[in-house]
Amino acid sequence: MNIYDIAQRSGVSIATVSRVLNGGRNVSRKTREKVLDVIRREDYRPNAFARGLGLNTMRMIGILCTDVSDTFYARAVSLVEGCLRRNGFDALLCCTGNDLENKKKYLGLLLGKRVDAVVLIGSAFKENVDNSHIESAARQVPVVIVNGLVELPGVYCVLCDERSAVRRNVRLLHESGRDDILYLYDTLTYSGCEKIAGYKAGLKDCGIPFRESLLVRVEKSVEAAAAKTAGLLNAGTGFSAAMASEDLLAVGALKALRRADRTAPVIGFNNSVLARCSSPALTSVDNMLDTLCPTAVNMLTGLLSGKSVPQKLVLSSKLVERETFHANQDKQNREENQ
Amino acid sequence: MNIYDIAQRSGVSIATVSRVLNGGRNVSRKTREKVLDVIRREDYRPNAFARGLGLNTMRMIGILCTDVSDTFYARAVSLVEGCLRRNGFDALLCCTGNDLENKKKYLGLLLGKRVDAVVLIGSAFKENVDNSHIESAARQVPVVIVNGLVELPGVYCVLCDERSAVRRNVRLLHESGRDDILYLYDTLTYSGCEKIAGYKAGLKDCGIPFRESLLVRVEKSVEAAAAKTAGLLNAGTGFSAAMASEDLLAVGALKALRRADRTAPVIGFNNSVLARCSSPALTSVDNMLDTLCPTAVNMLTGLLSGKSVPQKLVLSSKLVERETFHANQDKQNREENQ
DNA sequence: TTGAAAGCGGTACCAT
DNA sequence: ATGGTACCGCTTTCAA
Repeated sequence: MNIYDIAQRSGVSIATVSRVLNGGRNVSRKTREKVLDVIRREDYRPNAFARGLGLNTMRMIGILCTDVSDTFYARAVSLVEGCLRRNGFDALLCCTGNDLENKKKYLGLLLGKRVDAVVLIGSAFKENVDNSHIESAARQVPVVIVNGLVELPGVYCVLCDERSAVRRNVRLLHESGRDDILYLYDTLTYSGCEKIAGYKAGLKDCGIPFRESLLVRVEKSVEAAAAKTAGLLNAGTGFSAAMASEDLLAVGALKALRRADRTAPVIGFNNSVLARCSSPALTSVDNMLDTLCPTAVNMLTGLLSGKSVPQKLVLSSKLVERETFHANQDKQNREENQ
Repeated sequence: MNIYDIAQRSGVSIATVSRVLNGGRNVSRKTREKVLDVIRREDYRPNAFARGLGLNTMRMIGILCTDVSDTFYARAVSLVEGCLRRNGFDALLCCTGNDLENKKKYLGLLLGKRVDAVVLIGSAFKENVDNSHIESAARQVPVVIVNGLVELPGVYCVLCDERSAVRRNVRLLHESGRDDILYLYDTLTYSGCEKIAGYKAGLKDCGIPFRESLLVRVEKSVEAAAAKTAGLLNAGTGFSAAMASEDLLAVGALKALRRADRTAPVIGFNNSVLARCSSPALTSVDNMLDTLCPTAVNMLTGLLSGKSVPQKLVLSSKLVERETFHANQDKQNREENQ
């Protein structure tokens, strides 16, 4: 069933059917009704490929993501997909893992499918890495990055100031009397590097000397984080507070502390469901995904409709206090003890 | 840049370029090289829409999912997407939420994009619900359901025997001396109903009378589950063990128990990251997503290549024992105490 | 308001 | 081995 069939059955030309289909103004009420009747009767749907060929778009946006099974990325994908759909776009999802070659390959596949734009989520852009694939993608379609930064023409970034977030956390911990702050991280994405920079900046702010042994890289798993933290505790590497680049690792640290029957403030990152599920509930940094994602999609639709939008948009984060650390309370406690 | 440009620049016809592009056998080595040179030089990529129009496929599969931000569905989507890609398909992701009208609308949108098939993940198929949209979708393309059951022509289901899983859990708890078993659930999806049936069957097996007050529906959140469980504890509604339709709720129950300074076996469902993050780590039912998803994709590719595949494939689950319940140990303890 | 016809960019069949 | 060409199904311009 194609547009010719519909035209024939309604006794009009395909041009008229097309007009009806696309809400064209110049169709008489009678003709429109007649055509719509046939369309409904035959349950006709225009062929999206033919449409795409003519219009050079199928209104699809590629979402490139390292791993949707990660709770943080999953939430980002969910939000982005929802916003896109509300704007009449479909989402072509593509998970790359952390391998750069895969990222390149899959970005190519996405472009090959002629997506209108690409949204990059949590892709591991280490500093000084080869971003040529992103550069060349941006020459073809708008590229929007959620929570990452690549400063290239045609690449638009919406991100949260995570460096400041960690920096502030260090200060808060310092003010509550904790200077030996463990920091756990996993990957050196742009975001990952920023957080570490914030950690170091925070220490400097507070006049705390940086200790290599407290900046610890671990595999991305609760168990690994717990094991590493337990190792530190056993080795007597003292720390009086812990932070992590993401909730998962913070939960691991928390487990190790509890097992060692010790307690210390712990601050996670991402304010994910894990923070709420953890016992005690994890204080965590909300990096504003709920705002970041709609903003990113707005940018994208703006770009596609030819509007000019800022290349970089930075939001500030928010510390969500739960059981593992209360800034004011801890501070207060300390002052009372003095 | 299109196939005509490439043909012209390489001094051949578009037919030959097409052959080169599609690995056709009948091209001389020399010609092929020449054409490939031009293609590389111009960084030419064939237009996917034109290709789609001619072949009537763009090798895209629609994934319909209630909510990717849910850890369980996220993992399913991740697995399915990966398998699809390995089979040369792209995934068009579409999250519907729980609203039936949305499901219908979005399934229509997906079909409108002319996907080759549809994978349904965790869609809430309550029993006796209107599945006409699935039925009509199945008339157009193969429909594969992961962890759900709709018995209609053209609809293929890959699922885990969750009823038996819960039934067995009840028996294990009974054998460890617990007969007052709380069961928390949220939605009445097919899966949700099966689990409840398993709960009741398990009770019957063990000769435990069913108590309405122990079968509790809660909103899907840790806090809600914790609050409800705490309420039961306060009200003196005794229970000596808890189970839940998913880890999130089990974690909530666990929190309430801990806060009330009580302890009891708890068994979750889905064996998600939450189970490993929880303290104490949650014993949970693995419903075999790692097997279910590849199996579903295999079915799908089989169907698309005209093979005949079973309409229904059921896997058995696996209880992953962690800290909140050890079947044998608890049983042993009890026997020793006797 | 309506229709005819020219693309859009491929694939594949049929000659040569 | 290569080329010519019909065809896929729609949008859009131009004429009527």
